[in-house]
Amino acid sequence: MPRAERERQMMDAAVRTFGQCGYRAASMDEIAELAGVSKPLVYLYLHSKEDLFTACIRREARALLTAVEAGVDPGLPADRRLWAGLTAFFTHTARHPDGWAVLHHQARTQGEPFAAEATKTRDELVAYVTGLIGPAAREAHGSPDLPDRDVAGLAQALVGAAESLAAWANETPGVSAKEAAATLMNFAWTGLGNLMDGERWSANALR
Amino acid sequence: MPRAERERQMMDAAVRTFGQCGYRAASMDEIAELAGVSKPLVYLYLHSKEDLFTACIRREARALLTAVEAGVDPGLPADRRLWAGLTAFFTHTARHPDGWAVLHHQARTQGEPFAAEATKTRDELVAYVTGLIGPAAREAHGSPDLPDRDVAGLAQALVGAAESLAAWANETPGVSAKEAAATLMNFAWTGLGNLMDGERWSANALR
Amino acid sequence: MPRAERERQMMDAAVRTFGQCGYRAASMDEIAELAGVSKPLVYLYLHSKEDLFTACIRREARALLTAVEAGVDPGLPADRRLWAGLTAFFTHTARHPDGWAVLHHQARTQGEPFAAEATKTRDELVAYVTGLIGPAAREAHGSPDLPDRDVAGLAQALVGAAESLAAWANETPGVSAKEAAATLMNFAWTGLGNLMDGERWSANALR
Amino acid sequence: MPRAERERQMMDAAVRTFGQCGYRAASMDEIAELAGVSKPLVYLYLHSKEDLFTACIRREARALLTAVEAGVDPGLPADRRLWAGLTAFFTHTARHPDGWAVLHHQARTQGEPFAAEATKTRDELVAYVTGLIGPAAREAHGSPDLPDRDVAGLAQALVGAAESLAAWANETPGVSAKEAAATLMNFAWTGLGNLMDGERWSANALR
DNA sequence: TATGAATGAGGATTCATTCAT
DNA sequence: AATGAATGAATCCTCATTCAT
Repeated sequence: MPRAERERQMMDAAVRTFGQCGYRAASMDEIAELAGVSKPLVYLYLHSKEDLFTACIRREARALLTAVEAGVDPGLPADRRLWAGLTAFFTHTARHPDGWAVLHHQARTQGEPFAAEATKTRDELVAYVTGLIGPAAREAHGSPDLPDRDVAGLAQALVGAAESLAAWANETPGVSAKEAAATLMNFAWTGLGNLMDGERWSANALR
Repeated sequence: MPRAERERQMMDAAVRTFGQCGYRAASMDEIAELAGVSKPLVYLYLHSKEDLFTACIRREARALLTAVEAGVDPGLPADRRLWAGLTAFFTHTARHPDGWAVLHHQARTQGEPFAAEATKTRDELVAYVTGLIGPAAREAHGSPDLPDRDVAGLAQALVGAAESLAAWANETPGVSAKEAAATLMNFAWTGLGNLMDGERWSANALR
Repeated sequence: MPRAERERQMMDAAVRTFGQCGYRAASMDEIAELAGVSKPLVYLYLHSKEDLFTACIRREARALLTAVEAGVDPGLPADRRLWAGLTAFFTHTARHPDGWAVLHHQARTQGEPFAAEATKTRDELVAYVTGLIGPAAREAHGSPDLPDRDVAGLAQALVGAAESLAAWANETPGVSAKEAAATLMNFAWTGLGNLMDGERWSANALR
Repeated sequence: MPRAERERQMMDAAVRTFGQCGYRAASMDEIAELAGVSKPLVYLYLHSKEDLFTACIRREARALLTAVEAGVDPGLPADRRLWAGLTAFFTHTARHPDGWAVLHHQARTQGEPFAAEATKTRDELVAYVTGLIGPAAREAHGSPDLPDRDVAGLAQALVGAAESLAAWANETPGVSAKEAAATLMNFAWTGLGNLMDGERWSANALR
């Protein structure tokens, strides 16, 4: 069997095991067995547990980002792009729960160097979302008065909400990717829309 | 030294260690040393690593929920209550980053029985938030036409966004609890406000 | 509470625990708890686990030997003396299963110095039995031609059979001490050979 | 080195260690060192201390039963069969004192599940002996009036006596297997009663 | 007389990793 | 390309024992 194929098998097994057990609890024995190969072969191809985990994070990160980007037609208006991106996101995470668990749960809880790797992916997502909603807001108004930092915070919140909803959608039977995306659009877009129209909730307004 | 105090010391050390290293990577040796006691004493008082971790989760969960509830004056209107709750939440998580890590990151990635414990806390939070935003929305309209499931989804998304922002606020220097709360209010309340007014973003509206 | 009484309580607890768990598996914690006292008190009175176990062996050995001797009237003929001794033996072991377990099972399997202590008891029993059957045989014949070594072997076998039957009688419901003694008399006194020829030793024949 | 051979080495070391120290006092370290391997290898092949001990009990039980059965020619008359069986028994226990200690002493004092395993062996032995002496007695008389329970008790006593004599023979220098067997035959076959009347069972009388 | 607090030492078990083939 | 054999190092946990009171 050619090396590339074998490597894929091993990574599949690793993602599944890491996703379900976590980095420390997963054992190389388990992974090798699930992959149907001997342990020395895993080491021959993937060098160490650390390397293997890193490779898993990278592969799943790439797959997620690719899926989101592939789901979005750059020619569409901002809200439809966001809708498409969210749908792609929820669809992918629903289809690859172990990969998503590796990225979202496991990588972030193992300290450096893994958390950094996961953060990189998240930052790419946030940047992508910022690119979606930031310019849109400004273009829509011709006004650049929405500070970058606010946009960054909003993108963070949006991505965070999306991550959280992904878990919710995966765990709640009968919640489809589309439904999760719609929930988030309801939540985010009406808010964003008004934000773009100049509305701003303010603690001061309370008094 | 009296037992109660020693136990507190041990739990502090445990929360710190579990929060930074994760359940598996944390070693009882490390915890005992950080607590300034011998390992057998840790076992005498807290029985096992599993029990210790569970005790940490419970203590931190109780502390967080208490902090949020204490920060909210039930006599205020809904938006101010939400604002107060979010501020209390971000303040607490900023002050107890290890406790928050235990709850949010570590407990949820260790499978049962820990995930269940963390989920319980989260569910309490979500229920609390649902209690804040659900009735408010209906009262505001005199109309009970906002389905429970939508409210649940919104509360999920809101808590998820808050959790995500907590990490962002902790990691980004210069972002205060108040600022994080404001960002989320901007994001959430304007959206919710409009939602309460009957607006609803819809994929169908796109065409 | 006076010291002697406390010591007895502790030894009772120790015999029970050692008898049921064995020397190594029994823990001082368990013994102290069963005795209803704190561990330091056990150490104050009985010094160490080793000392405690030795004390148990000695106490139970003395009790068994005393019971057997007390059951035998030295004025009777040999077969009746043997019958009485066996009955006393089986009665005592049935009444004190934990003490018997300590002597027969636990002490002998812990290597020196405990095995030696148990062997001493056994040797006293064998000597006692030798004293019962050896002279009797010679007197019966007026002939001293039964070598000492043979008698010793026979006494060994008899004691071994008795020990073995004690376990059997304890474990088999409905087997009384008398029945066990009768079985052994059948076996030992009459001999299988004669048994096959229809002879049967009987307790009733004694009167 | 092939696995089978390594396993045998480990079991040899384990039988020796368990036989001399007992189950609890024996340490896996000690066993591994005596076997000349590292501890993880012991675990890889034999899984746990419990499994290892059970495997030892089973191996030694099988060896003993096989030795006894191999020593008996089924075509011989009952007394010669008993003599042969006893000789084989004492020869085997003398040659494998540690195996015998594991079976007779250690396994029986460790509670379930080990005691059950040892009891199984003992029951097989008792059944075998019952098969030797029971039918013989009845055939010799043409009368089936010897109750089963009596035969069972006799077989118990005989096996118990044999077990006890095995220890005696092992510990007393100059007592051979044949001598131990002869003592027991004297005791069992002829009976003390007849022995006192001058009868003596003798191996030479067989021819 | 009696104990709450505390520990040094040791034991079972697991795991990432390598070597010889 | 692939593996059976093997281990150093660490981890969880227990226990006999003591000290200050």
